[in-house]
Amino acid sequence: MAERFELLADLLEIEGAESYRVLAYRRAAARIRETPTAVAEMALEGKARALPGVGRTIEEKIVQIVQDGEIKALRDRRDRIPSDLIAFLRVPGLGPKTVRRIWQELGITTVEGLRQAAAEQRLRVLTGLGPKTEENVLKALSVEQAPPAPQRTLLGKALPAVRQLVAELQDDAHVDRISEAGSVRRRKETTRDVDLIATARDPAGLTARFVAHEAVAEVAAHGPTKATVVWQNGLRFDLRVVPPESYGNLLQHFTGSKDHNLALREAAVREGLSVSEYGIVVVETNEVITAESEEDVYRRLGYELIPPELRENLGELEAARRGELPRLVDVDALRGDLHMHSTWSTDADHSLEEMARAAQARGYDYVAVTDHSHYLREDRFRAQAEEIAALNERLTPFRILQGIEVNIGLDGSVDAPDEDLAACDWVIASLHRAFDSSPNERILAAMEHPHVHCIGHPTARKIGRREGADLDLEPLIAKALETRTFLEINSQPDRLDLRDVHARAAREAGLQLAISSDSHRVSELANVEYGVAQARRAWLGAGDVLNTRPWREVEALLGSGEKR
DNA sequence: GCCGTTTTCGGCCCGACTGTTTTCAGTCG
Repeated sequence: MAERFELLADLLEIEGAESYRVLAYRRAAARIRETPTAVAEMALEGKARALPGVGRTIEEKIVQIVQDGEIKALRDRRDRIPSDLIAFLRVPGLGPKTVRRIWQELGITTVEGLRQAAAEQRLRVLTGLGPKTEENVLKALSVEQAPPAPQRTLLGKALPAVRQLVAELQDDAHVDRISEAGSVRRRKETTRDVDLIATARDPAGLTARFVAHEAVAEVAAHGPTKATVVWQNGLRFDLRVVPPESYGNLLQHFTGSKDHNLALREAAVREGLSVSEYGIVVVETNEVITAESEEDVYRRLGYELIPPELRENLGELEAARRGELPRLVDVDALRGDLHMHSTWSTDADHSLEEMARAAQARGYDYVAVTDHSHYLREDRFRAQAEEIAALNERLTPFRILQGIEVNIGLDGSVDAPDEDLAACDWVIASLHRAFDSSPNERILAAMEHPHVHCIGHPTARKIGRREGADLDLEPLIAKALETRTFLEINSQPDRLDLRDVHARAAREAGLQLAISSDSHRVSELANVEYGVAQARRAWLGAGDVLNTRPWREVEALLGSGEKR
């Protein structure tokens, strides 16, 4: 649905529609994408317009999608406008106005036609287009045909990279203060480019130093206060520099998100204030208020400080206005890890003892070792139990819980004997195959199992590689509450499953979640940082996270009787 | 197209960089 509205926005833009109408469709698309409940059902009941950015017209168009399979306005325009024009928009530097002129004035309607026109220097006959534009078109279209479109970068790769670059530039003589910003600072699961901001006495000197970094493969833009580079490893970095007194304004501006800032500024305009990265201007008096910290920016605009992870215009501004933001969970609050593997699973690198000692060194009180069921057949299950018992005697008061990760079969059954499951402290059931075959029903059945405590990586997605199961979260959350089963936020950088909006829906329903590393080696225990980030984006406080509790309390939550 | 502690009409965030042009429109974030 969101994709259709985005396509409609693109086509309207090429047609030359008024920009705010286009913006309205884009906002609606974003809202639909971030709404965890079924928007189609809401629209049929006439309730979709309760969503911010969805009004009467867009609600009607949602109903058209449900009832007719397509939006009439979209079908009409698809007939009129050549489909390749959408691809033109993806060429850097070509926007809707230029694409429209290339189409209407030069009669070009295909990607190949565009490439040829650029090669034959026919684009420059249009005023405003010149040799450089033709060069950009040729470059974009030849690149596009070789490797696939540039992938978004996982947080697990972008965050360490930006931290290292910040540390490097921190020591540079030009730099006053420097920080990560943008979607990495908001800890989004993937990023398109990595943003940095800095203050400096000599901004031009700093951007020059930035584009001259040894790892830079390409300089995409370079001005005195702003530069964009592409590194040899494919990462795109953006640096923006302002004077020291505006550090708070700049950090706030460049952390985003765009939607958050848009809403923040619209609200400010209504109060006679104009907000930019340089400061807050009182329109009436032209007084400029600069802020050295983000907290000052938010306070001056009437909000409490909003943690970066919440800045998506999904209710945080209203909550901050009322002083009702949640106190978000942080990594230090975790008392244990409820999903990890040892060399009892052949896809893992470290022994039970190595994993346990590493967890203890992180300050945990307990871990559940949850090796895969197919590696613990027959007497291997008992042998592992003996090893755990022996280790527990030596490591006390640290505790290794005996766990297992079982597969959810096609019929919703799990693949380990009941007597083994009954002997476990903690049982995770996960989908590992056939994600398209009734995933909802299979998970619901697994939750009904008397010995299953948690559903691991519920959708089984792999970011950038596999969509994962198309789950209907509402009944799953309801069943989880009913059966005292928990859901996991899996911290592997390419899983982060449940994702933010789903985890938020679970929290709002009153369900606690486990933040687990799913480590297969010692180094991966630290991945819980990414799971915690996802939890923070989902508005979770420490109380919403199962493994912030001592094991004794977790155990009590598993219910009396059959789930024990 | 959406929305309302100035409005049911008339607004709608703000600034940097590029490529082109002689002062700016378009694009981008």
